[in-house]
Amino acid sequence: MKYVTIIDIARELGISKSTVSRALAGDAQNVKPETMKLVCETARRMGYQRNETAVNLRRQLSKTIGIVIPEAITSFFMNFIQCAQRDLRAQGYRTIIAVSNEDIVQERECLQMLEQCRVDGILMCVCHSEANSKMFRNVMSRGIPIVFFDRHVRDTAASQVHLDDVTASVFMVEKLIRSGCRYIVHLLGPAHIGNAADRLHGYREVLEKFNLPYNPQYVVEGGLSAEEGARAMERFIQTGLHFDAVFGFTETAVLGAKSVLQRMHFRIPEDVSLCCMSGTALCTLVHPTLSAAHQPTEEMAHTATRLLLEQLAHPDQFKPQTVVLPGEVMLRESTKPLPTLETV
Amino acid sequence: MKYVTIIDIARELGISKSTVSRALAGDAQNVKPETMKLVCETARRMGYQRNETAVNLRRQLSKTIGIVIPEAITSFFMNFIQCAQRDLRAQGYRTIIAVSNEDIVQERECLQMLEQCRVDGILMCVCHSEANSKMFRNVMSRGIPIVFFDRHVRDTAASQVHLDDVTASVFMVEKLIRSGCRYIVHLLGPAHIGNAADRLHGYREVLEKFNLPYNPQYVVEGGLSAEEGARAMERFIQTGLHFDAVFGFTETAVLGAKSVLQRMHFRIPEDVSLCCMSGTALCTLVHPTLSAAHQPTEEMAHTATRLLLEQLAHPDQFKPQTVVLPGEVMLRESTKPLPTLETV
DNA sequence: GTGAAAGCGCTAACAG
DNA sequence: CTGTTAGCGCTTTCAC
Repeated sequence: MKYVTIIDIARELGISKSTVSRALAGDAQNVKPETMKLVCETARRMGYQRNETAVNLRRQLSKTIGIVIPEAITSFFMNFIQCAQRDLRAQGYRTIIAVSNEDIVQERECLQMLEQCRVDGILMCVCHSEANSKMFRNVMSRGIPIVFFDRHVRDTAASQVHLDDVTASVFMVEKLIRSGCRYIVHLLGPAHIGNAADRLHGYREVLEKFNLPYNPQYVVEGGLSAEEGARAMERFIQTGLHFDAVFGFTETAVLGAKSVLQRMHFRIPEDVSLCCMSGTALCTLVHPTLSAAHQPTEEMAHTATRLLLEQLAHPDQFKPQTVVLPGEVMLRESTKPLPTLETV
Repeated sequence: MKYVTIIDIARELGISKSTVSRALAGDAQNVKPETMKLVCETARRMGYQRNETAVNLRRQLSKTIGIVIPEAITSFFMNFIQCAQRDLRAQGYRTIIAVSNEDIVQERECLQMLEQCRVDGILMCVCHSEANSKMFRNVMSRGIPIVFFDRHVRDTAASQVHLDDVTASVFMVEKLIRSGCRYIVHLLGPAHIGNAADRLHGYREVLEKFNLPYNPQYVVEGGLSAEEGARAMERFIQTGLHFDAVFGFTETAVLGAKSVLQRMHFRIPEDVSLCCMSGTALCTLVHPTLSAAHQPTEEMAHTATRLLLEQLAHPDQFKPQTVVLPGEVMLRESTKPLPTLETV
């Protein structure tokens, strides 16, 4: 229950705790090499473990970064966190993760919790493009930098990094068409998430390119959860319209749709291709002829942490920056070339 | 940059910081109701946010629980963390997540980091059943309780909670057989993870039950990563033996195997069923006729946190406990009944 | 009921 | 090079 402190070490060696502190900090300028060595050895021998809490209190910072994500089901955020953690730890930062569950109230609670832990900065994927923007501003005005990633945030002075959703969406839908699909249902994301509009935009763009008719009935509100996705799928099926593919905004929603199709005895994947984008990942949930998911998630994580660390290092000369990762990054890893198909 | 402190509030109101502290703590015994109200209102007005760091230093505890997981790709651990976080937050605990990346050295670093953050307790899924057991003992001797989950730990005085791996494995393999598979490759988990042996055991048990021959050539070391899984698959394919299903120890390894099969133009899923267990989840990665994954992960998370919280509350009367969640929990959610099949 | 004072473990400014 | 001192923000005796 009892930890060894620098005072214990000082007493043991008959020197002052300042010297111990300096030695342990590796301050070669101000500590005789032999003292240094002696202190470090004694510390090890006695099993000393620095009390981060005390250091943080004294230093008035926490060397901790908060990461807020909207859900923890999809592997995208997990990957993101892992990459970000690696980058941050390399700079001596710890991380604390908070999940908002796609709920703006919980999102506020997350932020408050992080402030109470006195995090030095925040990486955040919002669950609403504007709902909490006032609170974001408050947090930032207190000197805590925020970098938003993946989902767009309207009207903010913070840095952001997200994907070129239009291009990515174009790529995915084109892939469906080239593999023979013609009647593609789009499970539209909620309007309060900016990316949804862009992905719909990409969807329409491709239809146009291939001279396929755009029928609004094929675009249904798919929500964010598996339940909403399932309901959306059921709603669409009731229209009786023919379809051979589903392109969803969220992986979770598409998973919901999938369960409905299975329950209704659609012979997936022979009949229906299911795919979606999840963060920077293109997910083909079922159809085997579509190549596997591409995840340049690292790029997003690196960029986001870099922006945050830069801001942390030079808070004075900060200028908000919006980095749009090219949608083509996804193409880069595509193993098989797209089958040629005449643009009708 | 500047946070409001209790001293600021005290000054504002012309009272002592002790009273402010008591009022904010809701100590109705020692604070006049009106003072109480006044303080709380002023605090809110001034935007006061309690400095957790200071509280923790003073209280000599952190109200923080560390969670150590071996990887962050699979959704199992994400789900686990989310459930655990919910339970812990309800008791006023924060969580800090550390990933060992299936590496015993990194695992030690994780533990050390958590100790330096003075976590009050640890939930842990080990990456080796015994390698770091000495360190575990050290941590525990310092008064930090550990509860191990999912993966077995040999020779420990800590509480554990894991699945009945034999039964779960039996269920999964039986499912494969009942859906027509006969030649099932088993991507065996590494020997240093106790669960691997149990799952192999289940595999063999089912073969016996259905009077299918057990051929050791169908059992290949599948490792833990996608890369290892891929190599294992390639190795097996080179034997030229016929197979129609793959049952893997880890989801990651099976994902690796899947990529190989796709590259080699196996027509998944028509030809080969792929499945695995991941934590408490049964995953059918491709084959649609097998019902979707069942995730009684919550049960494991609840149990683990309960054990930890109990130990935290009554450290004196602690007795190590091993909870084995029944493998049948997985059957519970199975939607379709298993097709009947004569035991040959 | 309230205030004054001590101190959690550590760092950093200032003397020597 | 080393020691002394003064806090970081908060809780918690102990007086009054």
